[in-house]
Amino acid sequence: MTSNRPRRSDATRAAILDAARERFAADGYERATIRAIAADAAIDPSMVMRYYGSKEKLFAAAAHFDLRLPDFTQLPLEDTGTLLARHVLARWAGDETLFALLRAGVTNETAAERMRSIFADQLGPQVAKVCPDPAEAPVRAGLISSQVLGLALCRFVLRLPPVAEMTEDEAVRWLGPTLQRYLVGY
Amino acid sequence: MTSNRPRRSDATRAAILDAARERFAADGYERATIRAIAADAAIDPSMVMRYYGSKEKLFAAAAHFDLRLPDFTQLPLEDTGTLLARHVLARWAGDETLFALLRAGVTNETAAERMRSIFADQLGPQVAKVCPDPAEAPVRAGLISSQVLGLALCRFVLRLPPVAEMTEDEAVRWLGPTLQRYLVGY
DNA sequence: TCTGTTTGCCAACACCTGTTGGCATCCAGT
DNA sequence: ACTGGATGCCAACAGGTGTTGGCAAACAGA
Repeated sequence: MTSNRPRRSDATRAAILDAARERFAADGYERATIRAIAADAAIDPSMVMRYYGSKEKLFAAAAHFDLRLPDFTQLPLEDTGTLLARHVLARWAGDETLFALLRAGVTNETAAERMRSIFADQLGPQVAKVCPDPAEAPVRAGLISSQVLGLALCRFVLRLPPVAEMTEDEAVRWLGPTLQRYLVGY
Repeated sequence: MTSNRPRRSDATRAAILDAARERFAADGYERATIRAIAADAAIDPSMVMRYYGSKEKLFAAAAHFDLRLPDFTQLPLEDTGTLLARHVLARWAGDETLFALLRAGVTNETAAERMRSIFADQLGPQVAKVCPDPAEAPVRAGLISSQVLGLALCRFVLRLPPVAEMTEDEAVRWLGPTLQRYLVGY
């Protein structure tokens, strides 16, 4: 059994996870210290260790992410690229977990593996449903990942001015056709 | 005067820079330690400090990069996207400095600023020469950056299997039309 | 009310970090 | 041959890191 009845420390556990996500997202894996995370959660650093075992395991626990992709087969085929662009950008803005994964994934193998699995297991199957040849789905999903992650990198992490200052609509207008081509074009 | 006559320690200085680039590229900014860099260069850590002052200044000295873009006006306009894709991927493979900038840029502000200036000062002006309205050049250059950096991120850093295993030709075939559209299309 | 477990904090460990100062050694210019 | 600076290494500092063990208080079940 993994699910037990509620414990008295559940609030603390949740506070640690929240603080961890925030710190990992803002500072990356190595600069986010257990002491800082504990301070944010207003508890002692040793509690983090007791409840999560190690920094690495804490990250693994904090970095679960679901893209919540819609079912591509229910979408008008010619708008899929644009809708996908809009969905992903919105999803990105609403949850800092993806920031944490992006910032940490560059130097931490656990984070990189998590990132890979998100785009392989969540995006890949949806792409397979609509692309011309299902055998191409992994490559197409990879290309989509590259454009989406690249925009997030430039917009939120590196803060390239023209990309960072772009409105979300503008970004969607540019990315839409690109993703559409990666989905079903050649 | 910044250029003096050759010093006896020039070889050491160069060895430090080489080792620094390699470590920053492989490990990112915080995990690349001065001690490790010094060990690679087969000298004492204190020499790094004497010759470069601090870790931050060492990075700044090691992370100069020139994209060596061709003159876009000399290229056939309809092939510019593909040629640009090919050039950038080749440039990426031939110099680990860009890796260092990408890995470090995620957590280090100096590296991020350097990255911004590369794509603004080197790519921007070339884009301005060929895009329909020069006022759009920064945005177009930013979009190109996002796709190029995104591919590098997925291919070399996160190692998304389908992107990492793609041949360079295949990557160029996919990116070419995207960059072409970001350059001159709508 | 007694008892065992949970929750929390404190203090400390062992290690690693960037960084500094001192002391030999080598070399170039006279 | 002598001297002053350049080159290099060693040892150490001060501060920060993940992590651990012990002890007090709070709680839950009897």
